[in-house]
Amino acid sequence: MEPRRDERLRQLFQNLEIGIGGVSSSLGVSQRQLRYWEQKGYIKPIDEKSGVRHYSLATVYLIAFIKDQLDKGYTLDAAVKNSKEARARSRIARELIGSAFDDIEIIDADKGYGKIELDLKESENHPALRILGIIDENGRHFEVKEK
DNA sequence: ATTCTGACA
DNA sequence: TGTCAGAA
Repeated sequence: MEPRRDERLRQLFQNLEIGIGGVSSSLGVSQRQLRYWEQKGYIKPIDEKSGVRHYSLATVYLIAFIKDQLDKGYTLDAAVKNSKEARARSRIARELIGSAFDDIEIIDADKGYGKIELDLKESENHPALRILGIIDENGRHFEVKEK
């Protein structure tokens, strides 16, 4: 079966590898630092035994995150710890938000205004509710209505 | 030309 | 962490 576009992109990103030189110059992290972080077990190159370090896109993101944290004054240990918490948070947020949203209605594409409805089923504890998340001229807010 | 490891005026 | 050497 012919893969869909997003699936192809996913595979492309999955297979992208970037050398230590590119990562270093692009992100402003020295090769010395990258090797040290690896030694500490914080990052891992793709090909363990080839002798030359190639990083996955996911690892590059992690490196960029740690770099940001360091720039903000965190220690390396704290930066790594924060990265794990950030990953856990976004994983939960994505799963929750991704499944809960029924539809996104665009109010004003140029201004970024829109409306989103959460799909809440009725239960013993509460009636069926419509919860609307809205971004408009009043900022971000929610509206709750009974069905 | 790049990257690797190991060492430290 | 930087930097330099000597090898791959």
